[in-house]
Order: sequence, then structure tokens, then C-alpha cells
Amino acid sequence: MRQKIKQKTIVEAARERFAHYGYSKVTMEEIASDVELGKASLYYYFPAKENLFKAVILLEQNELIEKIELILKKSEPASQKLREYVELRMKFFQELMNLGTLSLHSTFETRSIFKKLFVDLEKIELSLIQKIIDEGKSTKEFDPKLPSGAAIIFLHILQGLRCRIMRWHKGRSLDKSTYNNLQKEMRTVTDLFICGIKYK
Amino acid sequence: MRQKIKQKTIVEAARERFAHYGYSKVTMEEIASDVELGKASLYYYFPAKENLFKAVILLEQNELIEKIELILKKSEPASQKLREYVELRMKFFQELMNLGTLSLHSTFETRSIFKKLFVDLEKIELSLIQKIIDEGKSTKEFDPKLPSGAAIIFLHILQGLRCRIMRWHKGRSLDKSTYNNLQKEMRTVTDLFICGIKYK
DNA sequence: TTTCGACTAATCAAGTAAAATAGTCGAAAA
DNA sequence: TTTTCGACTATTTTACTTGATTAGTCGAAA
Repeated sequence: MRQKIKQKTIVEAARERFAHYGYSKVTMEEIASDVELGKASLYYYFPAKENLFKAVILLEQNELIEKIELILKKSEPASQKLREYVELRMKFFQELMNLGTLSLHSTFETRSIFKKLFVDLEKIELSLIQKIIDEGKSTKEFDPKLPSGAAIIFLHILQGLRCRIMRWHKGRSLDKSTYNNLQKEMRTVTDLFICGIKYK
Repeated sequence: MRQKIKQKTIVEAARERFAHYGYSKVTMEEIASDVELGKASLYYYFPAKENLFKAVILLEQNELIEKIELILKKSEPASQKLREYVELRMKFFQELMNLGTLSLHSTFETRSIFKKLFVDLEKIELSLIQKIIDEGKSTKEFDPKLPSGAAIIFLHILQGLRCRIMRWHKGRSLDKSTYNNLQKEMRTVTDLFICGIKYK
């Protein structure tokens, strides 16, 4: 129990550092001294830098998933839930950008440990989107005879739009106006999608 | 006149090479000997390797644009034109992948000479899509009071989907099954989009 | 006007040594 | 038993060198 608390402290300190300087610019010694430990002690809690980073990402991801699940529980139209999901996801994307995670994409596309993290998140997100769509189907808000690929298409469209932005801003974090444009675009796309699957 | 012909010969030889080996793996000497010239003579026609590469891309782009314009001229529903545009664009994407152009994106994102090429193409494509949509509006096939951003959104969605694929296959050319999946996805997205802007 | 041989300049690949940092271990403190 | 850390090793990164490849130039000749 005591250990869990310490680990959380460490992960939060690490998150701060990573968010500010990016993965490679942060040393284990810095993180250790942030939480007033020797470097060797830090290794007692996290056997490798990658593990610590993974823990930070996992923390962020879990916060996202929890928030999405809260939306799922609300009693409002499925289309509204979809819109709120998009807003949340957008915010999460911005956080990852600041974390310098995404500039590392090139690095950890090969490193299967990180790749897995994002593939897993994708799966969870997909199932959550699927739930929203299914709900919409059952309330006849969406067309009940929708092809089963609708959720994955939507996921991929959003991924694609983020991808486009990352290509131009590779590594560097988003400025306000880019963020706003992307947000606007995502909203329009969402409306378009909803319109496309709505029951007529 | 004579010069133009020679230039075209060179560009076509260069295209072959680039398509097979990618930009950086091809030397000017190889291209020169392909067209039975000395290297120095090749430089008489193209003052730099970049210029030659640019000419190759420009050739491809112009071929694409011409084909799109042919579609525009057809007498068929706007929605059908949009679908045919997507198919063409998909094929073009595959060609660029094989050309090794896209693996260079990192290189020439900074090099403004190449960036401009693609920004220009984007503008032209956008206006062509816009034309299709406008036509659909005037025939009441699409909703005439569509927001003006519809074309750009569609463009960005397609770009995004391609971007996603490139991220996984960075550099390497597309295998058949990936290509087919992407194609299928693009078709679905197009249908979705058409559905979203159709007049009800 | 077009070609090319012989040149220079820039770039790239491979190697290397030094410095920074990830990661280990055993002993001691709590 | 759990947690800490000083002092260690191993790995990675960085900055630099060098040899070789290749881009690009120039003047002369066809």
C-alpha cells in the first residue's frame, strides 16, 4: 500500500518533467531528486525508464477512459455523447503532444512495449464508440441497419485528422490557433458522421 | 523544342529509377547513363537533382489533375464523380509511395521547394472537389445550403486516412492487403460523406 | 547548342573516443 | 522485511574525424 502511494508520487513527478521537456531530455536522476530519492532508489520502484514512462502514459489513458465512461452513463442522446467523446479525445491529444509522447512515435513504433499501449487504447476506444453507436441504434436515433464498420471508420477519421496535424507540427506542441482549427474541424466531421448514420 | 523532348526523356528515365529505388538511392550518374548522357550533360538540362525530382513529381501531379478534369466533364451525378475522384487519388497515392516520395516527407517538409509543390496540389484538388460539390448543389443532388467548408473537410479526411497508413508503413511501399483495406475504407468514408451532404 | 572530361565542394557512412546517463549490487538504515 | 543509497558497470549519446561517394562546376571541344 505504502509502495503504491510512493509510486504514484513518482509517476506524477515524472509526468511533470516529461510534459515539460519530453522523454529523452529528462534523466532518471532529475526525477529521483524531484521526489527526494537517490537514483538507485528510484530504480527500486521502476526497473527501467521505459516502465516509468509507460506508467505515465497509462495514467493519462486511464483518466481518459474513465471520463469517457462517465459520458456513457449520462442520459442524453447518443449523438450528444459522441460529440462529448470527441471533445475529450481532442483534449487528450493535446496533452500527449505536450508530453512529447508523439514525437517519440518514431522511436516506439518499433519498441513493441509502447506500440502495444496505444493499440490497446485504440481497442478500448473502439469498443466505447461502438457502445455509443449501438445505443443510438437501439433507441432508433441511428439507423439500426448500419454496417458494423461504422465505429472503426469514425475512429480512423479522427486518428487521421490528428495524424495530419502531427505531420506538420512534428514534435512541437500545438499553438492555440492550430488547436482551435483542429477542434472546429473535428466538430464538423462529427456532425457529418452523425448526419450520415442518423435514422431517416 | 528539341530540348523539351530531351527533358521529357530524362524525366521519364528518372521516374523509373526513383520509383524503383527511391530518391536518395539514385545517383545523377545513373540517370545520365540511362539516357546515354554524361553526368555533366544531365546538369545542362537540370541544374540540380532536386529540380529533376520536382519535374518528376510535377509530371505525376499533372497527370492526376488531367484525369480528374476528365471526370469533371462527364455527365453523371456529382456523387459518382466524387467516388471516381477518390479512386484516382488513391491510385496516385500508391504511386507516390512507390516513388519513395513520401518517405522523404520529413526531408522536404523543411525544404520549401517541395512543400510548395504539395501545397499547390492541395489547392488545385480543393478547387476541383469544390466544383463537384457546387455542381451537386446546383442540381439539388446535394443540399444547396451546405457550409462552405465541406470540400476542405473532405479533403482533410482523405489526407488523414492516408497519413495514418503512412505512419505505420513509413517509407516502405504498400502491400496489397493494406492497399485494399485503405481503399475499402475510403469508399465507405466517401459514401458517408455523400450521405451527409445529400439533399433530403 | 549540346556534350563531356576533369575538376571542386558538399554530403554521407563508418569509426572512435569521451561524456552522459541508464541500470546493478551489496551493504546499511528504517 | 522493506526501503534507501553510494559506488560501481554497461549502454547510449554526442561530437568529432576521416575516407569515400556523389552533387554540382567549368572550360574546351564537337
